[in-house]
Amino acid sequence: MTLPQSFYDRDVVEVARDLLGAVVQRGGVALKITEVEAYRWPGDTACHARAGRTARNAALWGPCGHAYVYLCYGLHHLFNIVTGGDADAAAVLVRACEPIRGMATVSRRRGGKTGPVTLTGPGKVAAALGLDLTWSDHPLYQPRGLSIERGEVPAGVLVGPRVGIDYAEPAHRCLPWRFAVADTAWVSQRRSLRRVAAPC
DNA sequence: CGTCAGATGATC
DNA sequence: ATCATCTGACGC
Repeated sequence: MTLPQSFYDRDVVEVARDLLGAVVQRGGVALKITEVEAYRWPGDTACHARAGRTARNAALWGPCGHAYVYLCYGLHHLFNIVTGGDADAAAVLVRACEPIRGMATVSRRRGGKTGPVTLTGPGKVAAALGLDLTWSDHPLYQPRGLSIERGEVPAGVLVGPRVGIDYAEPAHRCLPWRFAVADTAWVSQRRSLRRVAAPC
């Protein structure tokens, strides 16, 4: 069952945690979400919306339940899910997934590399889904194109600080807004994750 | 195990 | 100039 738009109309941190275990679907490829991060503006200088609305981050300010895709370091597309109302700008970054279906397609999109298919790291997730900038703003609450389906709630959850946001204010750098499924191999940067949110 | 630099391009 | 990354190279 596709998650309804109302699922995303809540605080981004709550939605991020609840997205663990959900399944992203595009064509024959299905990936279980195993690691996410929450970003929110106002109140979080790690968020892309910190400098206001721009052409690049327009989807962030749009309706919840839509995708926000952007290019990072000129190389990697990163897949985010917009949450909350139109007044604020918040999104969940999908950092890691466990492949469920469509392994052949995923391998091909990864450049036909041999060996284990690891989807740990946000660039790899978007690549496995074949996403580019044209997918930004795509609604995810309709079972067509790109969508998110309800999945199993994970038994345990890991919490920790977000990755790669050294430019943010110190108070925001250590917010425990990264969540991951416990007891799975499909997590990036495991070292900084704890079962309980670390005090800042 | 760790750290580090290079690739690469839209954005401000 | 900056950047929500990945990979391969090299040192311990």
